[in-house]
Amino acid sequence: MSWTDERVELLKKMWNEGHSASQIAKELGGVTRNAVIGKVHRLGLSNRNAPETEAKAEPKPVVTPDPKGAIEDVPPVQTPASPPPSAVKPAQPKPAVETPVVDLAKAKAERAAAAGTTSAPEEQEEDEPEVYTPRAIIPAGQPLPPQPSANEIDPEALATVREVEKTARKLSLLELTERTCKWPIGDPATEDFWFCGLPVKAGKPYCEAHVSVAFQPMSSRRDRKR
DNA sequence: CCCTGATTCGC
DNA sequence: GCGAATCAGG
Repeated sequence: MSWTDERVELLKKMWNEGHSASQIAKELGGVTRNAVIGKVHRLGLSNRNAPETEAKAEPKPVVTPDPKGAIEDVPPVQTPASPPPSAVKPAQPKPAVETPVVDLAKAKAERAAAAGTTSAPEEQEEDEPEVYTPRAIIPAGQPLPPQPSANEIDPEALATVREVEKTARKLSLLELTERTCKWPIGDPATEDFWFCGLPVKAGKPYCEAHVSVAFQPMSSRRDRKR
């Protein structure tokens, strides 16, 4: 493949829209992210038309010339201290989901009942031999994350999910990628919170198990008993 | 490990 | 001009 005008244009567009080099390469096809990056540089738009997120190198400290004395060091130097006006999104407070409380006991029972169908729980946490683990106690405060309500999903799927969650990678928000399951587990208000992180089902934001509880056909959702 | 962009350098 | 290999970083 070569850099036709069309391709270059798409490259420019995507790059300026903030897509990563690999994403662009994927979109274009026939090229690697290296090729994209190389082209980006040759086109001289490595700066990605982003006004500025954080000035790192101070262009000119504008230090007083100091007429006579030797200017050995330009010590303190105040930092730019530029308040990023653009960044920061107000963190949408979710519409206070209620009823998220999952009946763990019930789930457990169901899991037991469904035993045999699911994989054998042979996993064993390798870390934390037997250390004193001061698990943060959930302060029964704000609404829990949108955990599936036990009585709203297929018991079988639920059981599977509970099982799968045992092997979750427990990733932090920053560790999520396009290929990691983004299903939240635990309470965001505590340390006891992480994301599933298992490999996603192609094209979906969640792993197989979580996709099954996240996406339900309307038919099965309708008239579910409370 | 996954990923990011930056740079180098032979082609 | 091109992009694989490499580097530096998260």
